[in-house]
Amino acid sequence: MSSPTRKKAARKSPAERAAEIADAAHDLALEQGLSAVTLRAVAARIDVAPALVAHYEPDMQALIASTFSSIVAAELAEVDALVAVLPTPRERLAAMLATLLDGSRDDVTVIWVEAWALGRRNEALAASVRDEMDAWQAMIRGVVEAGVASGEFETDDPAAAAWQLLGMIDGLNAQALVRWGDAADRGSLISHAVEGMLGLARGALAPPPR
Amino acid sequence: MSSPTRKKAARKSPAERAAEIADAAHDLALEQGLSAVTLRAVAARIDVAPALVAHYEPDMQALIASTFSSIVAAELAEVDALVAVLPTPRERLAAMLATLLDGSRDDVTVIWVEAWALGRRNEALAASVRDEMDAWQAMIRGVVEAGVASGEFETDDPAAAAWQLLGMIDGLNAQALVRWGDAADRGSLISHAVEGMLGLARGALAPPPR
DNA sequence: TCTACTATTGATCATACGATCAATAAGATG
DNA sequence: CATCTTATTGATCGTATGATCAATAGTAGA
Repeated sequence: MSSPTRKKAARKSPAERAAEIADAAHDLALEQGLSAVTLRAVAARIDVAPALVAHYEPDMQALIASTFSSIVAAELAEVDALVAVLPTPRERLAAMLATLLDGSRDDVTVIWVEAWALGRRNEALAASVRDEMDAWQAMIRGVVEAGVASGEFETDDPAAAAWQLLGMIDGLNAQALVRWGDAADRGSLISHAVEGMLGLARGALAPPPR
Repeated sequence: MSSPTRKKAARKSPAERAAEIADAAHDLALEQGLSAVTLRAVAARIDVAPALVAHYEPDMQALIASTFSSIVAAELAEVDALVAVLPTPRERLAAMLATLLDGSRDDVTVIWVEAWALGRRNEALAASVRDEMDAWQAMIRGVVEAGVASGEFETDDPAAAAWQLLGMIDGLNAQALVRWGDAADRGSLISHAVEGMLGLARGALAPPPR
C-alpha cells in the first residue's frame, strides 16, 4: 500500500520529521541491526527521498551513533527501573542478572556487538559506546557498593567488580547470539560465579525456584 | 619499492599462489580486522590483479570464513600447547585465564567481535564461528572435566561451565577492546568468579605473585 | 625451437553507499 | 488571492564492493 512504485510527498514540521527519522533509524536498528541503518533504508522506511534524510542528518555516522545511544540508554533505564524497586542489593543483583540473561533482549545484544565492530571505523559511535558502557558500569557499581555497605557483598574494588560483571553479561549474551539453537540457559551458572566474585554463600543469588 | 604505480606480473604454481592469497588474507585480518579482507585489498597486498584473487577464491565470503577459522584455530592450538604441559587442572585453568586476559591477543579479539557481527550476513562465516566456538568450549571442558575427576573442581555440568567460562573471557576481552585507555586489568577479579563457579577456595586460582 | 597449456590481466558490469545542489511545490503569511 | 518561505525532491557525483570474461603472456613439454 505504501512502498511499491509509489512516490508522493507530505510536508511536516522539521521537528516532527526529525523525530520520524530518528524513530525509523531506531526501529531499523532493532529489527536488522545497526548496519542496516543506512541513508536509503531510513528514507525508504518513512517513504521519503534519501536526500531528505541527508538534509536532516548530514552525517550518517552521527545518526548511527545517536541511534545506538538511544537504544542502549532506553535498555538501561528499563532495567534500572525494574531493579530499583527491590529492597536489598542481593535481590537487585539477582534480578538484574536474571533479566539480562533471559534472552529477551537479544535484539539489543546485536546492537552492542555491531557497535563494538563498527566503532573501529566510526569514531562518533566509538565515543557513544564508551559513554554507554560507563553508564552501565555506574549502575551496576551502585548495586555493588550498596551491597558492600550493607555487608552483603565483599569486594575491595566495586568499580572493577562492576566492569567484570558487565563483561560477563555481555560476553554470555553475545555468545548466545551465535549459538541460538542448542543455546542452553546462560545465567544458570553465572550466579555461582558472581557469588564467588562478591564473597557470597553458594546459592545466595539463585533465582527463586518458580 | 613494490606498490606505487607499479604493474608487473609473476607466475607461480596454483598451490603457491593460493597459499599466498590465504596468507595475505590472514595477515590483513590480523592487522586491520576481518572487514579489511576484501578482494582488492588482498590483491593489492600481494601486488596482483583483483581478478586473480577472484579466480582462486570465487567466493569472498568463503575466504573470510576460512581466514577466520585459520586465525582462531591457530590461537586455540597455541593456548592449548601452552596449557597442556602444566601438571594440574587448577594450574592449567589459571594459566589459561592469565594468557587469555593479558591483552596480548587483542588482534584476535577484534576478529572474534567482527565475526559475530559479520556472521549475521555471511552464513559461511557464521558456521565457522559456531565450529570454532565449539572447539574452544571442548578444550575448556577438557580442563574442567579433568579437575572434576581429580576432585579439584566441583560442578554438575562441566559443559555448561565451559561455555560460561568462554563467554566470560570473550566478554571481558571485547570490552577491553573499547575501553583501551583506562583499561584496568581484566583478569584481576575473574579468578574469584571462577573459583565461585567451580567450588574452589578463594585465592586458589590467583596467579603466582611474581 | 616451437607449441600447447594456463596463470594472469584489463576492461567492464551491477550494486550499494554517502553526499551535494539546483529546482520544485506545499503551506503559511500578508 | 497573491507572495514568500522552506520542506522536499530528482539528478548526479564519487567511492567501494564482488563478480565475469575474453585476451594476453609466461613456461613447460614436444
